[in-house]
Amino acid sequence: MSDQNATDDGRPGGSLAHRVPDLGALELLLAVARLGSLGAAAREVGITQPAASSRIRSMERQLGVALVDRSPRGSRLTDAGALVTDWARRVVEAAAAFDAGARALRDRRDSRLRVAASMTIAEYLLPGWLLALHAARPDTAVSLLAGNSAKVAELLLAGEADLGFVEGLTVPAGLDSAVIAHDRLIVVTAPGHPWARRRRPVTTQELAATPLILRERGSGTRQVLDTALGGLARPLIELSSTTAVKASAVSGAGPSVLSELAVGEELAMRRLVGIPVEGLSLHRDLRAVWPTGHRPTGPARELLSLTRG
Amino acid sequence: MSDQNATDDGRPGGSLAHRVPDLGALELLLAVARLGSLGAAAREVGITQPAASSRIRSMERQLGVALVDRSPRGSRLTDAGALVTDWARRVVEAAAAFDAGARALRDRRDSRLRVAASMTIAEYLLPGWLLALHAARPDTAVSLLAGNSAKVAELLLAGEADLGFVEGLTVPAGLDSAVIAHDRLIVVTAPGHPWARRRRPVTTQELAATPLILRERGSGTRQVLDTALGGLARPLIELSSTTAVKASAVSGAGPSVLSELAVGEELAMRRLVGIPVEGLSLHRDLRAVWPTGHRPTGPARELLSLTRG
DNA sequence: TCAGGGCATAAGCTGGTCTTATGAGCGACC
DNA sequence: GGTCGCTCATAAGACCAGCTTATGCCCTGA
Repeated sequence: MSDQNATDDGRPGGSLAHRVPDLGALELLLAVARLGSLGAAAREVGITQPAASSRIRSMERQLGVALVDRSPRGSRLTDAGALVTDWARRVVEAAAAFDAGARALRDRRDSRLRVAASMTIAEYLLPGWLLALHAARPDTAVSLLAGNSAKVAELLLAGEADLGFVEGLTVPAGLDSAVIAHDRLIVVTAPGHPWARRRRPVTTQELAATPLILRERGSGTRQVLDTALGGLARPLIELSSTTAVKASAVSGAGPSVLSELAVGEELAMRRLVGIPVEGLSLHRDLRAVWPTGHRPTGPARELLSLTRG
Repeated sequence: MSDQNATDDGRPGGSLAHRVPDLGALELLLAVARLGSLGAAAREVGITQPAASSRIRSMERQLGVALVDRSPRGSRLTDAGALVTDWARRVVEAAAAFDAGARALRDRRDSRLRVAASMTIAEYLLPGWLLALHAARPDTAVSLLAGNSAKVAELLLAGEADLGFVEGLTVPAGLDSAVIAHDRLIVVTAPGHPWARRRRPVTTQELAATPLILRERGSGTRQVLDTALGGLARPLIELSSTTAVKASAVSGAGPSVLSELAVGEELAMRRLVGIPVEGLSLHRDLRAVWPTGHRPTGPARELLSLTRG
């Protein structure tokens, strides 16, 4: 049980969970950074001071880095501690988004705002919106149902959802809509791919002629791409989830075309590289939708206003 | 100990750590999603099948949502499970970045590549680069030292670092450099601010006339802004860390000007809104630097090539 | 019909994290 | 100068989550 298990996505052995402090410890660290005292941080997260002291200490031992300078009149972060705290904040924020999403997924019934959203939006945008809504109206219980555009329309028309979100080129019949954001499809490759190194943009013709890793025909993403290329997209592999497509692209199987929402993280981490394409606008609107005539009111209106730039 | 502690950044009470499964559970869920079987996932993360079964079950109980469909010939994610898994992936990725950073911070000496970086780069970009480097060259031990531009230059010239990264308008004397990326400063406000609602862009004059939440004079960010405005930036508050500035802006204290690197997450979560500004280019280069004449070789060259688009 | 892979359950162990109780350093204030 | 109030550290014991091993049932394919 040393580190004989290297996962196939290239991470080091020994499982992250054994090398990264747990969420409670990271939250405690953030509280210490903000409040300048172990005891005050302990009170905030609802534990005793000795527990906080011990937890911070074991986190320092685990990371092998001194994080806080203790003194009889308080504790301040070391330089390394400040850096670690910033990294920790990202983990905690991702966890908060997870929590907001999971909460909405759980509270299926009896919630004041029932949202139906397409997968891409539910995956990448909704948790953030829910966090913002929660910050503005802490007592609004939200429930979430995810599906494709047709399913969203069905739920709205059956009165089983109050507000919907869809991406795509058309608005389902019977629904009014408002554009809330724009999404762009991006051509991406692994950093090792020849396209990642060339200087001039790829041409539309080249893109149409190159086999690509794609979602299945009929998916929103594929639809936009096919339309933009004139139905010519040539699949290298067809996969049924955005995640699978990304994984395949990251592993270097070939170029892919994905929503900028989906690849933001990968681009930042340089697991994927965006390839400029000449003269091609792979653009789609993200829309909020509701039954014709029933303008959103109350919490639905609140959420809607949060989503508009 | 119910939920009488609402933290001042608006998160719900009861501590995330009690509502979000720990990293080990999330990793396990990702493995189940990828491998399609609890047993196989258990083997991958190095535990027994009953442990995996129990852990997934307790995660489902905790979240109140069924995540996997078990069958005598394997397990598949439910629809909700797929969504949860995608959210979980973000948490795990943030944790992986944390780990990569912490690792580099620990291995001060005896590492094959010693990197010195300015705070902004160390905070936002370096963990991703380190992950990419680790994927490409798993056995390269990297150490990290963070400081301002002068400190980076000093470390490089003293031979205590092999490669540096700085942001700012000038390159320290004695160093060669290559531009690896561009950073833009963005004017941001909380979503409730009047600027977030207006249609026409803010003018340079308006910006110069408005008190802003800013880093202290002398910081890289402030330097670029002052230069762009002609030394006119008017501070509403001056704070000494990017984090503090962000927190203040999010809480609605006023408009701020921050690196797009720093506010990416906040923009996505809609805790902040980007405000277009007319006729102002708040642009700065991010550079890799090394002692004049000593072109990076070996691991340093490898890392450098990963950072260039 | 039997082997094998899948999952679930039960019993027992271990380790990490909490608590309470206490001590010790430093500063402010009467 | 004592005393209060804040800080953090240490020690001893309770508790619980998660692990392991052992076992059984279900389904499929040879």
